[in-house]
Amino acid sequence: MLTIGKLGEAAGVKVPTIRYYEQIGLLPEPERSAGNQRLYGAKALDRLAFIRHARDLGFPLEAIRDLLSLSDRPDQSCAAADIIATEQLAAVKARIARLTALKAELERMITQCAQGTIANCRVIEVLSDHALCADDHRAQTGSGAAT
Amino acid sequence: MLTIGKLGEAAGVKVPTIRYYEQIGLLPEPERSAGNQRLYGAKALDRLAFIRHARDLGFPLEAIRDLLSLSDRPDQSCAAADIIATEQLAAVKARIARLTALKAELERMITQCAQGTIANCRVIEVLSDHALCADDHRAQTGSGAAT
DNA sequence: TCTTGAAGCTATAGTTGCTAGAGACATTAG
DNA sequence: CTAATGTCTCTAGCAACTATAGCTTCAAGA
Repeated sequence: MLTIGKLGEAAGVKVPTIRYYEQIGLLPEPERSAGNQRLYGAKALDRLAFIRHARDLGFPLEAIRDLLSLSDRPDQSCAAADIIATEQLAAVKARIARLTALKAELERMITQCAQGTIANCRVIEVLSDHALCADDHRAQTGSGAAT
Repeated sequence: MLTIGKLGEAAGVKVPTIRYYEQIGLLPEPERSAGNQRLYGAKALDRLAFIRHARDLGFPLEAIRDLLSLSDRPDQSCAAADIIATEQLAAVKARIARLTALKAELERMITQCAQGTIANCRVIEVLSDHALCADDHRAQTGSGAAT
């Protein structure tokens, strides 16, 4: 049995975060010791590691909640999990594309910036010019979406 | 002169967001019409476009604030802007690596998930297994850091 | 056995970057 | 002139935590 601190250490999650996950129902309420302290088993560690990794990879908590609910009922079809994964894949691809473009811009900025003053440096210029950006944001003006 | 709505439309930013940026000091207080409505010129549009793009690219508002303060004093050395850009470049590279790993996992999940039930699907498994992940989070267990 | 310091408990409030609503005034198209 | 839209301020809410306060429990050493 692990205390909350040990669990957090093992999964790479901070203690208050674990309590937060419990509070919002992502983790079940664990056993308690005689002195009212939380005690976790191996299952809890798996579940927390799952959450941690999914978070790292950009899944919002709601998607994680869905995935966990699927894993809690493993007799169901995989289709639902597949849909979630597919949606996330699209988001991930888009993010990679964006970031790759940014990387190029930043590298260019840094190279051009190497000497001289801001007056002849393009850092700001590059970032205020619509023409130089991936500009996929033109399309999605209305929605926050993405996350 | 643009009203706040037109400005938002031109820059791809929602109206309340513009007011929020003004509130936190990223945008200067604009002129007002006789009826107290905000009126913006071309400069404001540039500045807002800059913020929008930098946000799109993952710069936190504080970094943007720094960059803007630099652009407000263009006679200075470019070194400071360079440092900010270099820091961001490192962060961007790390994110790309993470996301690329995720992409591989998701693709694998989806392929394996194509038929069958969750019982023989690895969606959950893949994400709870430490061995299969990029595991850079093992190292940074203690600190939020990383910006 | 006692004690001391770390770790745990609950509860509340703060963070970032917005977004949404209420209720009132301004502007503009017909 | 009127009606519809846009804008104004202000407050509250969202996700996903993080930090603080003030207390209790636990493990280990003297």
